[in-house]
Amino acid sequence: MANLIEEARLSIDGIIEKAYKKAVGEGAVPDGGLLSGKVEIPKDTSNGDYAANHAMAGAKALKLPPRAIAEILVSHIDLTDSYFGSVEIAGPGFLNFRLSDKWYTKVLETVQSEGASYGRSDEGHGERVMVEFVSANPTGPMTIGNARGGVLGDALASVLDRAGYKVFREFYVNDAGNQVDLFGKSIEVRYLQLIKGEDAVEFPENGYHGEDIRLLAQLLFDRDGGKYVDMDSDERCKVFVEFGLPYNIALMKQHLERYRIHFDEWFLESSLHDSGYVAETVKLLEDGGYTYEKDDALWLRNTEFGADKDEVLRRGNGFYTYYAVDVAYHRNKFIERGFDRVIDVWGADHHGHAIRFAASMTAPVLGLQNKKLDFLIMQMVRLVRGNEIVKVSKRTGKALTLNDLLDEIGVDACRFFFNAKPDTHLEFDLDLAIRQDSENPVYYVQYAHARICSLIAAMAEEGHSLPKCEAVSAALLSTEHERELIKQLAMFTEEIKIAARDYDPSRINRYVTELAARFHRFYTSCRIKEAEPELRDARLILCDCTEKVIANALNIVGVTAPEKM
RNA sequence: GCGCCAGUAGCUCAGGUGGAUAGAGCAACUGCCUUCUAAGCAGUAGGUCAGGGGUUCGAGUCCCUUCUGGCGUACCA
Repeated sequence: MANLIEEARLSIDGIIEKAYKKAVGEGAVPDGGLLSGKVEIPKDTSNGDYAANHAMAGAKALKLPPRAIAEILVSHIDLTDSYFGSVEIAGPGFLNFRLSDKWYTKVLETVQSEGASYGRSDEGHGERVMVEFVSANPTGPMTIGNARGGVLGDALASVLDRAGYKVFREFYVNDAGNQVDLFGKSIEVRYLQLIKGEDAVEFPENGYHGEDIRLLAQLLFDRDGGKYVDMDSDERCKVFVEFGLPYNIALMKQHLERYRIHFDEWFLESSLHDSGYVAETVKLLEDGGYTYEKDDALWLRNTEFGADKDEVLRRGNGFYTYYAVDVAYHRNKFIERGFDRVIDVWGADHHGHAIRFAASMTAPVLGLQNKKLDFLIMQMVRLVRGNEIVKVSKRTGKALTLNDLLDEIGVDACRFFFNAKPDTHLEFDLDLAIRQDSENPVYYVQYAHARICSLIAAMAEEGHSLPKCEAVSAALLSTEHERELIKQLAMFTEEIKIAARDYDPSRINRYVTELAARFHRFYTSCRIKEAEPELRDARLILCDCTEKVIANALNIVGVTAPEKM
């Protein structure tokens, strides 16, 4: 559970404070109270491994130029037994610290001893978090947009898990409402067309035009023949929905498993209706005085909670709107199931809803005062073919499905590609899809992993099996490439922490790509086989540590770490 | 109109709580395999960080404003 990047950073404050107090005691510098500053990692390593700006920040309070303060501090600093080997003054007054062998050795020891759990921390203190994602309508196959949302939600959940949260993955199944009615109607028409001919029954303009609907109609016909032809339409649609939804849901499960996404729960919207929970929740809002009636409908005074408009909870016909159901559903997550925090991964086409909805959820009667509801809004995937933009829509049936995509470019490339920053539009070029094979940086990372595995295997065959880590000192790993690689290994825990805090799992992609790059550089410049035994052993340990961290990182993203390529 | 997200190299994108000379991949060009995997490495070239103001020791990053693009603003979900 060690985060050595953070430990080293935090220790600098103490080192400087000690030096400052000592200087004050000697009268070398006036007592200006607490000397605070920031410690950061410079982009350019020629400025040290850590840079502290305490001397600049304290210039005003001490009434001394930054560089003068810096010189006094440095002359009083004691680095004995610290993680640092040296400190020097640079630029306008930065104190630049350089890490010591002790620190580098500790990194390797930590990775070795923690192994597959290296990278974990306890930032979350076991807080219970639900991540709800994909939640695609079960009225048709999942699309390329779900490919993005799926990876994002799954990787976010993994990152939160590593950061010490107790994570629950949920898929919300919209198995009720207008979309489902339309779904039933669409199957009905295809079924009747099958029997009476294509022109005998007109297909509804707003129906689901996809081939999958025809398939469902065909399956029904194959099973039961024409026995539904004379049935009452409402009853017939009900039968068709009861056949079609489970079929689609099973298919979604299968495709998501293939995509390496596993949900802890598939939560049915209908269960909220059946149990009366929606009605109960709306009643709560009514009793709280947050509603009014207008045009036969029941409205929520959402503007009272800061939203830009009110919302209909119950229509004139007595049915509840999706809005009311959503409120009930989220109340259920927090109150009935006790999650401390809920994160919904939604597409940008829902962001307006997210803002208004978040406002509604602050209604005191819902009792969510100490709960946290967050949204991860991801921008749309723009599908292009060459220069042409391809419009996707589930209703018109023109969408490229998730499963087709996996056939074409494979799970690893797909997961890596779609784990991109949520708030940028993603362009996906169908013409490039196949070429993703050779272009996708996922292979660059996997190659590094495979290189290490086969190297270690080859060395073992020659009798040089992996040495005990305690017998190795990082002092031997003194070239720039080796040090840079070890520093990147140490960064992993910190990187996960930030990714969890910012809800940005794509950081792991960038992290592991950089790790692979540093390994490739190291591998090219540092020989292992022909090195002196002690150096060879130290480098073998470094390789092994790198292998473990690459595997851990890829595991978060849901990408395999092959042993050979 | 109002709201949310974005605008950084030819293309796709990085640039945590403001820091030192703005980075990577792809594409282009030049080198490196009789030696642990060349799916690799080293190098060259490529920029008015959309435009304009402001805040300060310091702004790609914060504030204001204009422009451009995507999305939203349903008794659909």
